[in-house]
Amino acid sequence: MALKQSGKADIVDVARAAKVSASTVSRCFNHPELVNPATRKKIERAIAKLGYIRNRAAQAMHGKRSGTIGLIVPTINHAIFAEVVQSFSDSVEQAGFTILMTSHGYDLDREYDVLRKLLEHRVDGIALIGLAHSEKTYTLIEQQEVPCVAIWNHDAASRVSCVGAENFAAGRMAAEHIAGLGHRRVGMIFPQTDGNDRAQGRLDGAWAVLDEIGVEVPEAWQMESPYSIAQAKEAVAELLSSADVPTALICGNDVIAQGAVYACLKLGVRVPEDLSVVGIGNFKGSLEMEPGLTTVHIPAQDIGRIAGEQMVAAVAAETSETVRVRCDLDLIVRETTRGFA
Amino acid sequence: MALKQSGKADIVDVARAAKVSASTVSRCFNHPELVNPATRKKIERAIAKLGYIRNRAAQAMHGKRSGTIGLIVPTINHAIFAEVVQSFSDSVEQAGFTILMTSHGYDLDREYDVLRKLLEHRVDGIALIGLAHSEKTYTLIEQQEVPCVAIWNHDAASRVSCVGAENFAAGRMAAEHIAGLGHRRVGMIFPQTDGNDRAQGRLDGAWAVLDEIGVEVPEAWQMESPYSIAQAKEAVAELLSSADVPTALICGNDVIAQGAVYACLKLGVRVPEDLSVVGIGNFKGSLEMEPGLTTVHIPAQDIGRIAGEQMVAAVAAETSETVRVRCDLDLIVRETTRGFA
DNA sequence: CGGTTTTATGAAAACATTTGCAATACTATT
DNA sequence: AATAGTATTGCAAATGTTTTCATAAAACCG
Repeated sequence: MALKQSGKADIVDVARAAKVSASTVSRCFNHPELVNPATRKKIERAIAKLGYIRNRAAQAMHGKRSGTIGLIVPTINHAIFAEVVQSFSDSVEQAGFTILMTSHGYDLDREYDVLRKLLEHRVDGIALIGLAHSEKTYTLIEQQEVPCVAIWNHDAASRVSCVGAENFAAGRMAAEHIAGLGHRRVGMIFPQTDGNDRAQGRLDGAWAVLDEIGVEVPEAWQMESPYSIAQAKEAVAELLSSADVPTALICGNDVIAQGAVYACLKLGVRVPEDLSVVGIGNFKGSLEMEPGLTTVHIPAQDIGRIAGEQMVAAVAAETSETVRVRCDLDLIVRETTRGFA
Repeated sequence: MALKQSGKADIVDVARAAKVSASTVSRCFNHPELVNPATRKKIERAIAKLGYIRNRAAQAMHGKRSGTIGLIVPTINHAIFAEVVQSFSDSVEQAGFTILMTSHGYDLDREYDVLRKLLEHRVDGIALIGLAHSEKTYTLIEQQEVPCVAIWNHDAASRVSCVGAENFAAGRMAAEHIAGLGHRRVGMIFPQTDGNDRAQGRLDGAWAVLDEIGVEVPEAWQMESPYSIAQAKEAVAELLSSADVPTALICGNDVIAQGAVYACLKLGVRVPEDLSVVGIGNFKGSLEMEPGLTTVHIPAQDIGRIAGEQMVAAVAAETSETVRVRCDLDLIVRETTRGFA
């Protein structure tokens, strides 16, 4: 009986090589204190020799944890998600979990499909971005009783646990800053709000402020732009080329704001002298750009980390109470806004 | 015998509910053409009613595919990886796989550990970034005979399949452009090259050109900066504040280049009149920034997609021949470089 | 209508592991 | 030295699914 060479060794091969039973090898991994140090050494040697790697799938069959956390994001290809995903993943990896990640490209039906897929893999928990999900998605999560945390938004009435900031408040903050500086001719440029509760919340928050103080925004100054510097730059350039131009611009996020500032640079519109620009997010790069972007800081790193901690706690606890953590926002005034007399 | 309500239904529960055997239910998933449409309907109804979700772990035990691809990245929190990861992941998801993703923070020992972990989960394939990995890592991959593709670098002598560009060539291209413009007073700013073969290759390529034409670079003009706009900005600002200043700057990547341009904007150094800046990567944002960044385009999206296709082909084929795909680079001249008389 | 194919289904073995229970060997106590 | 207790190990059952093989029912054909 020849030794198997390539990575096909299983637990009984190891057992044979170490001249013990499979149970003992198993115990060696899961309850090492129960096995004699001498035996353990033999087994470890056999494992190394055969290049044995235990099979998590077989463990998972015993109702044991799979050791994976499912993470569903709209896309990773955005600075902001990259940051939150990174800190979330660091946080859960520290507890020994691995991330199973999928993206759905802002399509809520696809979100449901990938969720099912993650559940097939018996993830120990599910993390989602935002709180806008289809009814099917929510029902499935509840029915499967899998620990779940929504990252990015806070809502006191959320259907699942959540860790994040209030987008409405973020929108308010940006608008209040602009209004407080005396601006009354205000433009807005936001991403599409369908299936994107983050953008929707921010937009509503901004409107709330403007309505309060009776500022009207002409149609032409209400712009929509995807999450893309290029497209935001283009949209804003068009606005700035028209005869009637606002004195301030509220942007749905920092990427759009960055595009707006570039449009100004290109057209020779001075920021902030001619146009004040405020973003939301405080992404990497917003600090360093010239001029430094005034923005509402969303603590992406904290959110990711806390969400991760919350996730492992929920998985460990087996209890399924809904936890909601609100992370604070900060207005960061840099060089792209200034008072309007 | 009460129906189980919550997600604990297994295949025999479904079988019972549909009054068939477990085998038939299984077939219904895996070889639907073999089961009578009427029976299939009954089964589907039972599945829906019980909220059954099949257990991938149990499937994986049968030597079947796990349906997951392991992806190991240094970090996702960088524009450039985000882009390549996104397109890789789209590409393999299209073929029905899910990504198991982990990061190691540029620590090759940790890379080995997470690789083991992915193998425990019986991933069907492994994707890595770059070709610089520890001996242990390579041995493990070979020994386990798991399909593997290295993303980002091309090397004709690579130990595993690879899809990417030649970083040496990228460095050459950037340097040739600068040299071709007549610059002889050249500074360089690159990331640390330990355990980062991408940066190393680019740096070597740039040096090759400079050596050929006999350009010497003073110590003070050879800078190191992490992948951070802020830190690059700072480093370059310091350089520009000294008495002796180069006329051109070769940057190891676009993020560093962006920091360099910002440093110039801040200090009133005109780009490109006073200083030419060239980057490598052509990240999102390099086109739109003002002035537009001259850079070497690395087709991240293509690389990710092709790597994904290569991965699923390798998993399907069972054959383990090493495939190497070289993706072409392009010099993109924008507004940050110009001739030096 | 009897034989032959085809189609549809079930029974049971197999997959790699964990774990409860039982058995054995060893140590301490009296 | 006998007893009780403890430390260590093995056996066998269990986990949820797939698959091979066998069987039964239906369809076809002359």
